[in-house]
Amino acid sequence: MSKSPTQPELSIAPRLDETEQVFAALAHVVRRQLVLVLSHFGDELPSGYLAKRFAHSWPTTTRHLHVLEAAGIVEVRREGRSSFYRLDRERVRRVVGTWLGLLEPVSPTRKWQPKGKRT
Amino acid sequence: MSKSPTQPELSIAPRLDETEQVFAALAHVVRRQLVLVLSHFGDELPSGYLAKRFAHSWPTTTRHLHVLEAAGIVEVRREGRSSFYRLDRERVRRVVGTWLGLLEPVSPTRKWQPKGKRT
DNA sequence: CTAATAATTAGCTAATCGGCTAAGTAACTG
DNA sequence: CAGTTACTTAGCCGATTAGCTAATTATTAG
Repeated sequence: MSKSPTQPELSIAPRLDETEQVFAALAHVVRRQLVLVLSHFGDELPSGYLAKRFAHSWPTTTRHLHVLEAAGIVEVRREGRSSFYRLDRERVRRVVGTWLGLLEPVSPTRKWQPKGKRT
Repeated sequence: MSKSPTQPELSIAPRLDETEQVFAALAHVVRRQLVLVLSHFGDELPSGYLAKRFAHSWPTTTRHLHVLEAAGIVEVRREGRSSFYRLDRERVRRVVGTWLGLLEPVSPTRKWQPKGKRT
């Protein structure tokens, strides 16, 4: 269990469906924006606060928040009349970061070669 | 601000529409898969080679490749009857990586506070 | 020239997405 | 209690997506 607390746990490979949900969720500008707002303007924000920051209707924001929640990107805590949304920064970093890491050309693997020809 | 030359040019901020297109393109499993195949199995791959690796029809692959191309993630070079697709690894890294970087809690910014109450 | 190969384009369709308004629920306020 | 506030749910609808088959284009092979 010797993982440093400061470093994100990138070594735990995300499951395929995690990757699917996270990337799908981040495909929409509004959702990416929500993530950034949550990231910068507080650990926990009520949905009304978030909704007011967009031109579209509140229910539309609710919908987007649901998508983010289903993807595990945010969590909700309900208290009184309010719903407080919190970003799971770690999850985003882990899933997206890991995928990005797969892009690195690890070793010179099998290259495609034209059939027959080539010197 | 000394940037190492080996490090991808993350300092050039992607335009908003670049981010939009790249994230939208990466939202689909097949497209992410195409990117990874291109990343691992060769610098340049003909579309038939790629198409054969999927269960769906070739035109479907063509469509996905178009989306990736429109997002600037891949480039095509046509030669004879073939179309060779090449991955722009740098672009993916730059756009996705930069966005991921925005998640870092830079400084303790304005937090939301409940009106009135709370100790 | 004719046939085969490599790939794209065209066009259809079902499903999902993302917006909206209206209605509903639950908690607080006077 | 009635009214207001905070937010979600329901349900409609137009646009986009992603798949398919069939047709087309262009290059190479015989």
